[in-house]
Parts: sequence; structure tokens; C-alpha cells
Amino acid sequence: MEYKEPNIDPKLLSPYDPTSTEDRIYALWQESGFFNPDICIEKGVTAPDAKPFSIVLPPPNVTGTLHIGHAAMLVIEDIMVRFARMQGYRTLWLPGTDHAAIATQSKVEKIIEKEGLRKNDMGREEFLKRVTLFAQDSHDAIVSQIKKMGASIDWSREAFTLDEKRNVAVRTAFKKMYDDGLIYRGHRIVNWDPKGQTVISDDEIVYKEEKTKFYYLKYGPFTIGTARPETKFGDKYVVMHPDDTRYMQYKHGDTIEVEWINGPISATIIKDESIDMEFGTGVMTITPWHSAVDFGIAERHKLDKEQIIDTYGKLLSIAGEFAGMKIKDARAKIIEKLESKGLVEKIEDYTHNIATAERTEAVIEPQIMNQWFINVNKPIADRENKSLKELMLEPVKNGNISILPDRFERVYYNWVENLRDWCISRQIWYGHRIPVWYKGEEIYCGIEAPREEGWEQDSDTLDTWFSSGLWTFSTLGWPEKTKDFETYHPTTILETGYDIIFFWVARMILMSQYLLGDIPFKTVYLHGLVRDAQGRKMSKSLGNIIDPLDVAKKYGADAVRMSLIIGTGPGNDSKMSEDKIKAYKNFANKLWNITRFILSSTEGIIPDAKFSAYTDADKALIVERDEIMKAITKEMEEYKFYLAGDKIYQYAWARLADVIIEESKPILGGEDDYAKNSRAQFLLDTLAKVITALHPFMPFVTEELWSLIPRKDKNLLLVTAWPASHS
RNA sequence: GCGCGAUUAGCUCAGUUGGUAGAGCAAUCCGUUUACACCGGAAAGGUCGCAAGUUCGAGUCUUGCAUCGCGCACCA
Repeated sequence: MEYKEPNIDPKLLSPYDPTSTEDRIYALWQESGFFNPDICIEKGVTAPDAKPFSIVLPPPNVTGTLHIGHAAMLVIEDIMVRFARMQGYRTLWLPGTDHAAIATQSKVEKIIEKEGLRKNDMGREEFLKRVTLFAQDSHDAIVSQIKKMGASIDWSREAFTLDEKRNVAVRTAFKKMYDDGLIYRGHRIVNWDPKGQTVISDDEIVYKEEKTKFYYLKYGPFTIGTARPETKFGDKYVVMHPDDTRYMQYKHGDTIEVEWINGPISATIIKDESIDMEFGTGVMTITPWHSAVDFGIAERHKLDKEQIIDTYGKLLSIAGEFAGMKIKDARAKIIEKLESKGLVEKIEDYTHNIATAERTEAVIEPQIMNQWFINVNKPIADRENKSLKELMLEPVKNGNISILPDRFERVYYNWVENLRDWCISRQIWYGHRIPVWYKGEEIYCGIEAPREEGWEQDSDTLDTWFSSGLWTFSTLGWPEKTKDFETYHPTTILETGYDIIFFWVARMILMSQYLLGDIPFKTVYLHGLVRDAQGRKMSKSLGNIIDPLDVAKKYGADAVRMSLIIGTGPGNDSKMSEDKIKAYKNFANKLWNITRFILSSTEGIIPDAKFSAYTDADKALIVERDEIMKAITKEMEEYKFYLAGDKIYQYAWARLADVIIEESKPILGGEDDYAKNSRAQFLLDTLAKVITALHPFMPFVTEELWSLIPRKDKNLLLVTAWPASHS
């Protein structure tokens, strides 16, 4: 018998090779323009009146490269986007990056430090040039990584939180809030980072456990407790609870003379209900300049406030002989002196949590400073006199925004309800300059700088989350009334990590509700952290970091995508291992071989969508397959990608390959032409459907296979219709 | 302190209004001249954290407890 060369692409004869395929496929997609919804409509693959589906990419910080958590985010979003596009929606996924003010600036500071440079010697302009270069490099690396992962994102609309358009949005938003009296400048107690030399918000604080000493000191007739004797120099108020029977003989406002660190002082008795009678002796002295709680007491009773510690963490002249010393060094010396004066009653071991700065890890020193704040409690006239807090709560409470998993809704309420005014000014150089100018006593806030001479702009920049809060609409052209804004806002879904629900999700709701009177998105899908195989956080020090690019190179991006999605429900952390990736690399090859078998054993048969002469056995297989497709569609629509992905994997491998194909061998090699034709049509049809349903999960290998299977239309799989109807 | 989550096979996890426990990976045994060894087949592996309750029936619902993890707050 004469050997006949199979009439299939020779590519299929060797195992699937992702590395030689993926870049080529991505280029093909980009050339097609189909990532851009306008082009989809122009070329007729999306109906002109199709419903929009829009999502913004949570902009990665330009502080370096993407980690595996970013990869997971890209995969989840790309699955949503590809699924929506295949279902016929007018689908927009909008990319961008975040300037991440403090994070990026401190990164560059560290780099130039190694070169022996300091930012203050370079000057603001020179330093910012350097940061911009660094940001550009990071940006380029990030963009290429996003492409490697296969993200079907519309590059023609790319944005940056610090570019010119976003700057206009920021200034516009600031001005409106300023004019409405929501943004104000005032002397408040703030979180000062002595290392970063800037104020940070409450959310940028990380509490760390510290073992220290607790000192009981004699203060006139009282014993006071403190962990921070170095702040006690100026303490001239002694506070106790009004109901504390132990101190009934002292009346609010009484003064007593006490011998203190640097000599006698006159102390005033203050009665305040915030005092915990159970704690220590129930008596304390206060340091309003360096404690938020003490500040509150001082405000209530209109007490004097005095600064003890400067912005570098050194004691001021009020400390007398200790002036100029660092807190750490001063503490022991002060206790020594107090002991010599017989004022120390006892010292206990003490464990408490201290506030540190998220970025610099420095211990926060509360300070009273003149900073810019957003008032979250003030009623807003053109928002039915609701406050920002109320505007943030409303859409989640009434269901206009739903959060997945829904338990995070309660976390959100709890946070918003306890929210204090948001400190938005930062003493760093990299970021949006505050659009306020000063001339003597005059203040001017405007979108543009004042024309006249002699005005000087505020030197502070804005909290990076101020610009991120505008992201869902600043990226669509706001404040201009663009077509994009009208079409795609509010966005369909926001997909991000649960760790930034407060930083970002809440701020977007705030900004959108206030500036637009509308929600920024309808659904929030929160993903968890990607951990290592043992469930540990990935970190440099543990050496357990999995670089998405490395593993994508080794096993293919499709395999990495599958391993990031299977077993990962919303809100839960997931575990990642190379073994898991390897399993899905094998699956890509399995698909490859399934295709090879079906094509080579159905030679000469043209797939016919209208074919109906199926055998009863094949009819049953069709029913089974279509039910699975329907179930998968339902799970996709419920955002249960981990279930849908696994289901299609199971069907392709355990059912189609292991059972149906094996059973088909005798039929296809047999004499019964009726059964043969029927089975061949079934296999070709099922192959196409499986590949299509897998496309959101494994876009590269499926697109490649799509190009190899015989069919009439020549469209990319990217824009091919989803193989099951809406559930 | 307040709140949340997890606890199912060695590992990672499913288990959709309660109806006799599932998958992948790993490990074991068998199998290699036509789709695939990046494979196939077989067998093995669980008193579903513990205790009580509701029920004809609980991995699933209720309560309590334990362990692990997380978030928020923080007191001098």
C-alpha cells in the first residue's frame, strides 16, 4: 500500500512549542487591531449597537517589573475581556501605569545613593529628570511583560497617572473640591515619616510589634505611666477620668506644682472621659504635638500645644540639656536623670504596636503640621447635602456596586464609617504639584497658574491615590466630554487585589460619586495574593519568587495562565508552584495532539455547520458536550473562572481525548460510512468548540490551533463567537 | 479588643437550595510500531479540625471550642 502524506500542517507533527509561537501570535493580534473596540466595529466583528463592556487595568507602579501577582491580575482580567469580546460586547480594556509617587521616589533615591548622590544636592528639577528616566524604563519593561502574558488590551488608549491629560483631570478635581470647601489647609496632627521626610496618610501606616519598657513616673501627687519619657518635657496637663473616685479631690482646672525632669513646673488638672481608668494608674500627662489622642484632648479643652521633637526626630530646646539628641539616645539618659531625682517608681516590660511607614519602615512621629486635607464629613450642596462618607457608602449599600466576594462589603463599610479626613499633601517631589499658589497672604487655587507675577506654587505634591482615584474616568478623557467617556463609563467591572480596597477602590468611589454623581464601576472583583507552594508570601529574602517571565519562557504563557487561574476563587489567596505550571504545559501539548489526531483521521472531510445526519450515539455526545458548554458559560458569567477552566480542561482531556477519541478509532477506521461521517463531523465540530471555549484561558495555543483547522471564515479566534449562548 | 477567612486524600483545591465524598499533582503497579511518554490503563489513598444540636438524613444548616492566617483599632 502506498503511504500517503497526511494533509495537515507539518507544524502539528512535532510537539507544541510555545516559545516560537507566542510572540508571533501576539503580533498577529496587534496587527488585527481587534484589541480596540472601534476597529472591531469598523471591521464588522462587533455590532455597532453592541452593549459596552469596559474595564481599566489597575495601573502597575513604575517601580520596576511585574511580579506573579500582577500576572494573576492580568490573566483574570484578560479572561473576562476575551470572554466578553467573544460574546459580542463592545469590549474595552484600558491600560496604564501609576507614577506611585512615594514608592518611585524612594526607589530612585536608593539608586542615586549608591552613586554617592543625594536628591537635595541635585535639586528638584535634576532629580525629577532622573525619576522620569527610571519611570520610563520601568514602564517599558512592564508593557513588554503585559504583552508576554497575552493581555488583549487596547494599547491605543494607554494612560499614565502623571501624564499631561491626567494632570488636567487632577487639577480640575482639586479645584472643584477646593471651591466646594472639601479641600482645606490646616494645622492638624499628621503622620510624619522622619526618614521619608513627608507626611503619609493613615492607610500608609503599618503597625509593628515592639518590646519596650513601660515607666511609672512620679508626677507630683500622681503616678503616671508612659512608654515615651522623651516626650514628657512639656507635659503641663495631667488628665484623669471625671468619674475616677481615686482622684475626686482634684477638680478640673486646679493647678499644682510638681517637680519634673528639668525642674519645677505648674501642672493643670484636666478631666476627660476618654481616659481608661483601668489602664496604668488612670492618670496621664499629655503631649498634644506628638500624639493623636492627646491632640484630641487638647482640642476639646483648648490647651496649649508645644513641639518637643523636630522633623528629624531630634529633641528641641524645650528638652534643655537633652536638646539636639536623637529620641533613642535620649530615652535612657532621661530615665537616668529621673531616677537620680527619685521620680521613677517602677519599670515594667511592655509590648505594644508602633506605627511605621509602609515604604521607609521608619517609626512614625506624629506632628502638628500645616497640610492639605479632604473633609469627608462636610455636607455637599449639589449632592443632596450628603458627605463624601455618605457618597461612598450609598452605592454599595443600595447594590449599585457589588463587591465579590461579598464579605468585603462589610469590611468596606467598617473602613468608611471610621474614616477621618484624608491628608493629601506630601513633601516629596515626584507627583502632581498641588494647584495652589501663594503671594504674601493671598492664596489662589486654579486649574492654571495665575497670570500675574509674584505667585509661588505650593511645593508639595499630592498623595498618589488622589490621581488613582480618578482612574476610571480620567483615562476616558474626563474632564472633556468625550465619546469614550459617554460610552464606557461607569466601567463594567473593577478587578484588583483585596489589599488595596481602601487605598484605591474606596477612593475611586469617592471621586466618581463626588465629581460625576455616578458610580465608577458596577462590580468589584477582588483577587487574593499569590503565594508559594508552601503558602508563604513571595519575597526576595525568602528567595521563593516566581518570575512570571521566567516561567512563561520555560513552560509557555498559556501554562502559566492556567496555573494562576485554576483553584483560585475571588478573595482567596492562591498557591503557585512549578509543578502546577508543568501540568498545564502538558495540557497545551495534549490539545495539540488532539488536533493532530482529529485532523489526520478526518481527512477529506469538510466541517459542515449544517450537518445533521448524526448517529444516535453522536447525538448523545452532542447533548453532553453542549450541556458542558452551557455550564461553563454560566460559570464564566458568574466570574467562576476557576471552575469553568477546570471543567473545559476535564472535558478536553478526560472525556474527549481519553474516551471519545479512543472509541472513535474503530469507527473512523471502519466500513460504515454513515457512522464514519457522523463521528468525523462531531469531532471536528467539538474540536472547534473546545478550542474556542479555551481561548480566554489559553489564548496563544488556541489561536495557533485555530489557524490550523479547516474552516470557511478566516477570522482570528480572538473575535470568534463564544460557542454557547447566554445562560 | 472588634471583625473576617481557612481547616475535605501526602500536596493544592472542588463540592452550586442537606440525599452514600471528587479532580489535578505526587507516590505505587502495568503498558510503548501509528494522536500524544509533555502518554495510556489499573489500583491505592479521606471517622470532611473537635464537640453538641436541628433533621429520616449534615462536608453542607445552628451553637460552642481548637489551630492557623488576615484585616481594623490601639491606652498614655
